[in-house]
Amino acid sequence: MVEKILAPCDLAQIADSGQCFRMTKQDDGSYKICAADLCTYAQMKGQKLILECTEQEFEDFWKDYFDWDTDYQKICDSVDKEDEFLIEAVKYGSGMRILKQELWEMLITFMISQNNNIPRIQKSVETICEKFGDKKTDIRGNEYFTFPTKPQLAKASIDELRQCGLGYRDRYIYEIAHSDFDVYSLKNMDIDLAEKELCKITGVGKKVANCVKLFGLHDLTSFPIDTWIRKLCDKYYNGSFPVDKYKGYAGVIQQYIFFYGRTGIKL
DNA sequence: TGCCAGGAGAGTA
DNA sequence: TACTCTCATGGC
Repeated sequence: MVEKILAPCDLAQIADSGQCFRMTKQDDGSYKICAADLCTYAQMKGQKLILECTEQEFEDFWKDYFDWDTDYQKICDSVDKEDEFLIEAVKYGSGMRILKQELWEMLITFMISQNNNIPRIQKSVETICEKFGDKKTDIRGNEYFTFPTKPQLAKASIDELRQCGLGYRDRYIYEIAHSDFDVYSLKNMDIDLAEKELCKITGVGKKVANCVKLFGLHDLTSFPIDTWIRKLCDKYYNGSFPVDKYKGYAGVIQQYIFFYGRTGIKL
C-alpha cells in the first residue's frame, strides 16, 4: 500500500472523463485501474492518493501514470477571468489530470472510439482484453486481463473482432494489427510528424490522432475536436476556442471543457 | 422508431 | 476543397 499527497486529483472525474476506459469503480468505493500490464486499486482520502501496490511499482510506473510532476492547480488558476464558461468548466472538473497511458492501447482504443459512445467503447475494450490479452492475478487475488499487444491482436480474425462489438471498425483494427506500423517510433518523432504518420493509418483521422497525441504521447498542446467540443465551441466561442491563450497545455483545458460539456450541463 | 455517440473513408461536384 | 452519404450497434 502506498499513500501520497496528490492535489488536485479526483478519481471519479478521471474515470468518467473519456480518456481511459479501464478504470472502474468498485463496491468498496475504490477504483480498479488496469494500465499497461499492471492493475491496482486506488482511492482518495482528502488529498491523499492511496494505491494498492508496492513502493517500487509506484515509483516505476504509477507515479508517472498520474502525471505527478505537472502542476494542475497552476493550470486551473491560469484560466481567463473573463471566460465565465471555462471558469465553470474548470471548477466542475478541477480534479482532472491527463493520465500517461500506454501508446498502443491508446491508438486501438481511440480507433474504436470513432462515432461511438463511452459505455460501448469500455465494453469493447474489456472484451478485447478478455479475448486476446494475458490473464493475470491482481493484488487482491482477482483475475484481470492485460491489453493485447500487437502480435496478440494479430491472431484475431475479423469475425472474432466483430464479436467484440467493434462494428464496422473491426477491419481498421485488423489492418493495423497486421501492418508493419511501429507505434513506438512516434515517441522519437517531432510531434507534427507523429500526427501525420498517425493520419496515414486507415481509421485514424485528425481527431483520433490528436487523442493519441494527448493521451498516449502526453502532448498537452494537442486539442482534439470531437462532436462535444465542436458543439460547445459553437455555443460559447463563436466556433473556435482560443487555444493560443493556453500555450503548452490546451489539451488539459480541452479535457475540462469536454468533461463539463458531456456530464455537467445540458446542451 | 429515430437519433446519437470522443469520426473517417469514399464518392461527387 | 467542400459537401454528402455510409459505415455497426447499443442506449435512450
